[in-house]
Amino acid sequence: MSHAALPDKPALEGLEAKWGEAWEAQGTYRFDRAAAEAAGKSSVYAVDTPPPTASGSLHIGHVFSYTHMDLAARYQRMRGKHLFYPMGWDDNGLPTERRVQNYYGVRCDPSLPYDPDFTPPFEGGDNKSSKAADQVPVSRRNFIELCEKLTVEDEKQFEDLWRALGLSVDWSLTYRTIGDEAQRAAQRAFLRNLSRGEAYQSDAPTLWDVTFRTAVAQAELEDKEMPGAYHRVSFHTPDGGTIEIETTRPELIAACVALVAHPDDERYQPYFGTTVRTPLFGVEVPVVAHRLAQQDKGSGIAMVCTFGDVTDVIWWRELDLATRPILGKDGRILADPPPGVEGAAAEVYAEIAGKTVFSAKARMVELLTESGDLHGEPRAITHPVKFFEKGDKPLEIVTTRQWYITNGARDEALNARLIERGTQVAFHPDFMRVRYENWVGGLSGDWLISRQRFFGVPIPVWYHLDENGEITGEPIVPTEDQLPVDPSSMPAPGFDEAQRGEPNGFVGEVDIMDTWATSSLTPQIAGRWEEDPALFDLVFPYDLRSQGQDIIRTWLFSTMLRAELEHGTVPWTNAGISGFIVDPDRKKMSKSKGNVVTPAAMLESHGSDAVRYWAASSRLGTDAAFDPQNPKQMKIGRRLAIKVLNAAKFVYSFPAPAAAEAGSAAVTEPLDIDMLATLSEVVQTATAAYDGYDHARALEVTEQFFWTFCDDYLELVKERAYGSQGEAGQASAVAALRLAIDVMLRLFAPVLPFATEEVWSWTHDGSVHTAAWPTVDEIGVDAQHGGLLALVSQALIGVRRAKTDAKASQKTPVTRAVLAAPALLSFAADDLKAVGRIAELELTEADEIAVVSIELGELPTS
RNA sequence: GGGCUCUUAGCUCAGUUGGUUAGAGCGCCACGUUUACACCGUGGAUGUCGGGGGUUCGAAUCCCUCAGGGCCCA
Repeated sequence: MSHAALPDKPALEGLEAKWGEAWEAQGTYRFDRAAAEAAGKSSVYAVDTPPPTASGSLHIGHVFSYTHMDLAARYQRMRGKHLFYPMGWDDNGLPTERRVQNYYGVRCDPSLPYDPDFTPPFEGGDNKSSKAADQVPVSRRNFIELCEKLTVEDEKQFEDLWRALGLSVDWSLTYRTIGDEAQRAAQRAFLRNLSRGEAYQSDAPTLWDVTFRTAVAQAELEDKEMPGAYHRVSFHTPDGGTIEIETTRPELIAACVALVAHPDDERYQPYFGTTVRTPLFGVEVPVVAHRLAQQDKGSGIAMVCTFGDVTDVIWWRELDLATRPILGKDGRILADPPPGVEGAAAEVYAEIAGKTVFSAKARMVELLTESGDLHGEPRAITHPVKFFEKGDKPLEIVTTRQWYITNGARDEALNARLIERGTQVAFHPDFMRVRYENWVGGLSGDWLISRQRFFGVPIPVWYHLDENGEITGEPIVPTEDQLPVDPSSMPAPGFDEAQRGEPNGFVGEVDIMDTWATSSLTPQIAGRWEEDPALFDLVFPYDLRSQGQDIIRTWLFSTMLRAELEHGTVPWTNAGISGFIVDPDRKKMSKSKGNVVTPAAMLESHGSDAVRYWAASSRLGTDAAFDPQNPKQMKIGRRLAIKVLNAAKFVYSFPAPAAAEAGSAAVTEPLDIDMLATLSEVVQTATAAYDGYDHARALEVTEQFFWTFCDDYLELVKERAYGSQGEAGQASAVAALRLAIDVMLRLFAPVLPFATEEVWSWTHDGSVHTAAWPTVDEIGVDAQHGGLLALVSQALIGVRRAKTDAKASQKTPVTRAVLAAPALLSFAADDLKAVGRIAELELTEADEIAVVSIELGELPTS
């Protein structure tokens, strides 16, 4: 044989590096496009891979979910599919900017010129070391260059980790969401949305993060419980009376445009249609009725401001109220008072102008106290406040001009289509579809995609300027063959750069797209949509989207949306949703706990197969407990991988008579046949399980068989395999053992790619990972004596127990034993005698196995 | 407040369309160094299937209800 010799002492150590290199060198996981094209789309299995946030750190949850994806991929590859399995990095967006700011101690100031010789103040800063005030301002281009540099470094580390984990991706198919191809795809998709009327610009109240100074989309919101206080404040009726409202935001009284109460609320019904004057400012505002006003909250009547929260926006829109904004994008009260705040009121307003929300509130409380409009002490409460999920300060609502993409929130037909598409995707587990449907059903506005940031895909439009230098007319768009474009550094088509900002010239859009506006196109990006139509047709729609449950509302939904808008189809036919990792106290694992073990250390100390086993033993959608101090499942996985090495080595160590080369045709002994028949059932079960994306079930059934194989079958036949019962019996045992190992290696291959490949290499030239998934036909036996293996196992346990009870070694010979057993057992009597060292075995027929009597002999002294 | 999900051995989890005595691994206890494996082997003990009610010849499984945990959305 040309294969590697059997090692004396097989070990897991070093297998990751050895086989990682071999797979790369041999192109084991390369997408064979020519073959795929020849065989047609149905021969392709395409995986839409989550591009991890390059600026984040990979944690154990990533390993969990990416392993689940890899299990499906490896199974399909062995089923003969051509795997299209790319990997991307999500490197654009706010997380990268924040990391770059901290790492290099810089911040972006787009007003500065580019400095080609710029070197950052330092490298390697962590999150705490860099305060905004200490950061060196740099030009947009310098800033982006640093982003580029750092993400490339980060991505290298990510790739190393994924390779160590044994992900079978085709590393020649890597993409970056900031790369030119991704930018082209994102801009092209946007332009098509625009031309179809699915993308539009609108002046609207927008959730705004004052720290990052950018607009934020609905999907990025997070409610946090925050302390607040109800302030009881008087509004004045024309007849000199007052209405008391309770508000947590007295600083917004200047922005008040109405009071609102529930239509059924008898206390306030007389006031509907009248007006009141605001305290301090004396602005006349209407008293209106709306069903969203909560009668049991505060005094049952609320002030509507432009804008204090999202309910204000609804009231403002539905009740057609005035607009009186007082809050700027920097989170401070605007310098100039809003419409209606005039004269003496403007002087009051000057007291809070320019202040932060916090200071303005304090000042307002003082002023209200002086005027007698504030009653009693503020009443402390805690209430949910909307935050940007990455932000540290509550979101404000400001009116800005932003870009949106329709998402079904205001379009019932589209909404219905999206729900319908959801039913065309097989979710694993199925109940995860509900999360998608809930999200689609609960959309409250179109998708805000513009961000006032720097490191991202530019929104590819320019604007005409009129003779006064004001923006006018329709946006200028590039042609698709000009993409990607950067309107902030490239002139608009048909213009010269010198005309930028000039009357009758142009300006470029400076906003970039939300990162999800690019990530929602991962199938199109990886499949080279419009750049390589033959490839795209071959892979799209994909077969599998694999991801965590936490990003159903963002990534999964937005990908469905883009595919529906652009292609009128689902982007993939299966969605595998992994659960998340909880610590031993069943709390969600978080970085802030400090005891997080990095995945690299985990792979290093337990071995990749062990870590994969841990992931594989959890079903999709099921949360997994993980205790870094005592990673039980990994230890078990490691033991299994070692056992696979040792068991295989043992099997291959038996001398093989020529007849054994005949494969299953040489298998003539009833016990051997029954073992293989049992294995056939395992193959059937495991195959069905993988077909249903139930890798945990496939692993469980394979593992259970493997241990029976090792503990019982292997022990039973080893004497015969050494040749103690003649050549035919030996050939039968050896052929059966080898066939079983061969099949089991392939069953285990997705979970334990390193150990199985190592063993496979001892007797094969190719990779186990491109070998054919085992089939019942290939095992090729008929179970004529069904249950024999199970029966002998049971008898063997009885004999072992007798020896254990006698505190004797299992080596102890048995001079005579009487077993009651079904007649079937006689077919394996010789093997049972051999393993039990039974000199004389008498069988009496019975329905149940029982050891009737046993006489132990003397252990030979050595 | 709404939706989803979970509750089975000390721990982590299986348990299919309801069907004999509810399983596995870990841990624990005892024994054993047998020519693959001490990162080992063999054997053993361990349950009010969250509580209550119902359907049924029969319920961990189906229905109702209560309690608790988790996630998502308000």
